[in-house]
Amino acid sequence: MSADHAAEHPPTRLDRRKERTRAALIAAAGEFLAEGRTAVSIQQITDAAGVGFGSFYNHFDSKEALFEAAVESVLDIYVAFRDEIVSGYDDPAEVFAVSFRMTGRLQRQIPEMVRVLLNEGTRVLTRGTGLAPRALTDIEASIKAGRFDIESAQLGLMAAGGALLGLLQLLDAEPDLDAGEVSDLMTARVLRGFGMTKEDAADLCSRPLPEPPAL
Amino acid sequence: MSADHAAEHPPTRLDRRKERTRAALIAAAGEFLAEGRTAVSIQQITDAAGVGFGSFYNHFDSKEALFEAAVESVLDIYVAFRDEIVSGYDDPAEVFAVSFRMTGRLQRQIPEMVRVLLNEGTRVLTRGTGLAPRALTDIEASIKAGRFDIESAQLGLMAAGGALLGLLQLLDAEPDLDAGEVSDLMTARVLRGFGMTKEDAADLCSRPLPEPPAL
DNA sequence: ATTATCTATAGATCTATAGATAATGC
DNA sequence: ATTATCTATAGATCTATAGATAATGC
Repeated sequence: MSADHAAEHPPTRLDRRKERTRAALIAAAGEFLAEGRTAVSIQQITDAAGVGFGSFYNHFDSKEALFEAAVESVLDIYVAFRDEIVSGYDDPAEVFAVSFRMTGRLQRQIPEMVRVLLNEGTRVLTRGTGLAPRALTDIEASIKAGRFDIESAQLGLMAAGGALLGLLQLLDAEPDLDAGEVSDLMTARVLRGFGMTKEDAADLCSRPLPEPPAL
Repeated sequence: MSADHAAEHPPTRLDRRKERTRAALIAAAGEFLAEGRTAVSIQQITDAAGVGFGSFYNHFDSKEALFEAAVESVLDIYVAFRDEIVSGYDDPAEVFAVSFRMTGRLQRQIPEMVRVLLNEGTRVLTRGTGLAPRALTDIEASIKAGRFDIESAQLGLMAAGGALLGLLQLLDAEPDLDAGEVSDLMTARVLRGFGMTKEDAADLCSRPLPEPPAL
């Protein structure tokens, strides 16, 4: 995502101004998306973003294109978060477990962003970008390493991804729950579904976690 | 849902005409909802429903109210489907398994309706109506009966419900998959997550199923 | 001089209602 | 006679663009 256009100029001040406007639009769209309010007008979006109405068309062709960009943006941030936290783990099952446990905790860190994911629903699980391809790789590697005992990695992805979305939905709906505790329980349950013993799963879910990266 | 208003008149012909119009609007809204096209105009909806534009306001105050009614309608139909198929099973774990296995197969029967559920996403899991309360009851009963070994029924609901949505998403995205086979595998995986042995789960998921009720 | 932003607005679209028409009730 | 439907339309809102303004580049 860091690769720029053909000519690799260093970003000029003008570029950065343009990028600021674009980011403001995406952030505003994300807020509406988190509330499920896709029926807002472009005017309302530009007002919320604090940019002139006409600026919208410098960046996007339609409201739908903006919302799509907002979803992509959240997925990009999520992927960066994940890649950061799992660096340094070798066991693919542990990578999987750490991702899962940390994502639940992420809900308490940036609930608005997670709400965008929830709004996108199970569609995130069949997208070619974002969390799905990574999780699939982890699951496939875990099967190969003999850590998971399941028939189909793809089905495993849907099971784990669906359960993850369910966890995020629960944490969003119940602000008083202990996010760490609930996330670890859910992770253990998924790992058991993948063929681990109760003890192995519980052990893997009680190991220390990395610091959450700043966002 | 069969209880009518205060005065329990038998439905007159006028009542039925009104009901037909309402049903046509809800069906049209459902079709748009299945495609995720909530930005359509009321005019487009009434055109699709084959009713006059003004009729809309005889039944709904706003587009949002109609879409909400369309979701409720799908949930009502789903609940009727579920209640029908699980009647006659005693073991709560088997009730759970049969619901799960049949819901996956339902995707091939009425994909449009299932798409409405998918569009509603994980929100269906925290609703007070529809599948969530039933599934929660099944899970609680299964824990009490010693069939499931999990710490929290609520979390179990999110795991199972999320995995179910994931399954439906997969079946929707991959029309060539064998829905029965995949549904049974997913069900077994969830049951293992709930503490059943691989063998018990596989056994419970290979038992004969009831005929799908006509819809 | 160039580029992106902002303001203003024309035209399109959309909503909500009023009044006419058609169906049913009695 | 009553009730729900349909058609037509006024007013509101929304989109897309044109032109003016402000910021940056060279």
